[in-house]
Amino acid sequence: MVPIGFERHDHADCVEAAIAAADARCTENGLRLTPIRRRVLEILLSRHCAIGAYDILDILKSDGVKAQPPLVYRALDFLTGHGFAHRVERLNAFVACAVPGQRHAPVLLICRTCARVAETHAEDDTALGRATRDSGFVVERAVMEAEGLCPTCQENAT
Amino acid sequence: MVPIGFERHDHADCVEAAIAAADARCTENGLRLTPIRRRVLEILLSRHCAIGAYDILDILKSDGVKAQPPLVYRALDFLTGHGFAHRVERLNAFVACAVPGQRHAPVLLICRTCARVAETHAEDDTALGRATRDSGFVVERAVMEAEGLCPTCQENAT
DNA sequence: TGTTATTCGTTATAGTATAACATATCAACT
DNA sequence: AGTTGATATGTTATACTATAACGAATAACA
Repeated sequence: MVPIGFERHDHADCVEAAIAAADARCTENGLRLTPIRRRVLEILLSRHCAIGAYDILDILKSDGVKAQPPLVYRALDFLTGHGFAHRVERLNAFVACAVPGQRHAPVLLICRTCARVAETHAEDDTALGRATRDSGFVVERAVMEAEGLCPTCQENAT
Repeated sequence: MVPIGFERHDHADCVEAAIAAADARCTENGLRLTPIRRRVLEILLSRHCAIGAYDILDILKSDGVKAQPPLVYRALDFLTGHGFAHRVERLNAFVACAVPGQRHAPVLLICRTCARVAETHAEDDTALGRATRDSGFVVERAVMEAEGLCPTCQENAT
């Protein structure tokens, strides 16, 4: 499984496809991808990086929107709640989901140098699976986050 | 692998053993378990729950210490940095390590009802392992956190 | 005992998130 | 089209989490 986010790709396509997918999925499920939610998703998609809520707020303001923190947090709640984005717990920040449209426990690879975040996911992670089975703990939400160096930054460090 | 934290146990023993182990390991490695660091560790050990830095601060104050936030954060930096405690990213809070003395990627099981946190760990987690191998990402630090219901709270919910 | 490194005390401030309530918009039905 | 109930947004204020910066105290060791 190759994680999504570090490799070169046509990013305009990447954004466009994600927005279209989100649109389709919202229509399908009776969700409302309002202008603000859509714009916040666009901002998240614009980079494969975690972006803080207040950075998003600044971008909205520079768009000319008279925005306050709750506006951003509400949009982020919607996006994370419906799987269009993930919260990066390690950074208190957010990143667009790279594989929307399926419930999954995200596995985020966070590069500490370039700040890019790649995503893969675990259908049945063994560590969590074992712990759950043996303990009777019922997992409702799981995240895995690894901090380290992405391939590009390893090369540059050499 | 049964996670540590949910099952019944002699908690006084549990705390005492952990403190003794920390003491020994500090002596061994030339680390200084100063009174404040020791006290913060005791506070963390007192419950198998995540505790916020400011809650710890309040407890220190009620001890009669004239404490400010940096005092607590420094102690927590020491404890997490040397593996005596973990940061619970999901909660912006901290918990004593249940298996100190070995480098490990903690797997935390967080009960959303009783707030207890159990810990197990992953020597070689498959999801992270796969992602790492295939992508060339070098993991320096990894956390796994699952939120859900512990066995006790499941029973009570029934 | 002097020197250096580490830890602690203190003030101030930065960064992240939510409560609460008023207003507006949407969706669906009459 | 008008009413109604649900959902989303605007706005103010505030709570919670974390760190920068700098000086004083203490420990470790030559």
